[in-house]
Amino acid sequence: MAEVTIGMASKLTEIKIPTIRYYEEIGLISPRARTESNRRLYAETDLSRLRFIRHARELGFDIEAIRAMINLQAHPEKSCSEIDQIANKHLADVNRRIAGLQALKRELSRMIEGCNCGRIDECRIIEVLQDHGQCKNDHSHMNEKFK
Amino acid sequence: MAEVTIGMASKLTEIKIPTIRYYEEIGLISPRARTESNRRLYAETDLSRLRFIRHARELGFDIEAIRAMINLQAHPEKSCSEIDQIANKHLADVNRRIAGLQALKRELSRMIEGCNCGRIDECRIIEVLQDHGQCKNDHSHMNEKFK
DNA sequence: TCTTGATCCTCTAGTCACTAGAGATATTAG
DNA sequence: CTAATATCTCTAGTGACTAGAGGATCAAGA
Repeated sequence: MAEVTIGMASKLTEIKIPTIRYYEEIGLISPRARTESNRRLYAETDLSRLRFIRHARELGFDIEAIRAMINLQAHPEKSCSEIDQIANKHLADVNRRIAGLQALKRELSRMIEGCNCGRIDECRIIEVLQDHGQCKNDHSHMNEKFK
Repeated sequence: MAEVTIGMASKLTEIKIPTIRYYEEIGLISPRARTESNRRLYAETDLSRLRFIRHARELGFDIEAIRAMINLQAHPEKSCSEIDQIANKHLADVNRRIAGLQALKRELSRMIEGCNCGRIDECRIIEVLQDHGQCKNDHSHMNEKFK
């Protein structure tokens, strides 16, 4: 199969054109072949890497984790335990996020239940938000990831 | 109680100093009283609003939702159904995020289980990430919030 | 062959919700 | 009086893109 332009690569991988260029800029894909008129050309291996990046991003891996995995792929003879570690770390993170969101859901539900849609000056939602003491769940442990 | 400086306000509300200034910049808290030497002074009502903002942020409301709620608080005679609506919209969003993360968790788990930590060139994690076809869960519906 | 429209290029700036740092001034404790 | 701490404003950086300007190139139809 011949090489394709960025527009075609975008269609095939479902990654937007500026995003593909961005991935190149930050070094996730190595400098491309170009046409005489300086247009990027992508081969099947490039598309494959782009799909890898896209799927990993969809699964919530951050760019640095993806970069690490790509670097590891450059040494196929090594053990894949490092990749396994990255995936496990990410799974743990996902589990923490789920737990955080579920606590959040409970609190939101309780807050909404308490609201009988009267006047704002007797609104339970505002009350709860204003007075942290009314909050039964301690989510001070929550970090950015949960929010 | 007397008015306090930004450092004290920061301690009392557990919001970092630059963040308080940022909230002022974007108009979440109205222009402060200042000392003769131009230092910000916060009264109890200001602290109350800061706590409201902090708690709402912790619960994942975005700045615009918080701004809307603050504007509604300025009209305490109105019905609080709008606030209820904001909270319900947010709850629905939280539910979607939980569902997305749970799908993600299933996929990550399956991926990790399949990995027997051999050589990278036979790593199931990389395989799965490279070939979307192997993925049983369709998470194309997932938006940024889930990632 | 000319022209039109689609595609591509690079570069800069904007998004969100902060966070960090520079350099200057002011207050407080000893 | 001095030194340490707290505050001020302003600018720039974060992550992972997204949007737009302004210009070059390509493919297809007249």
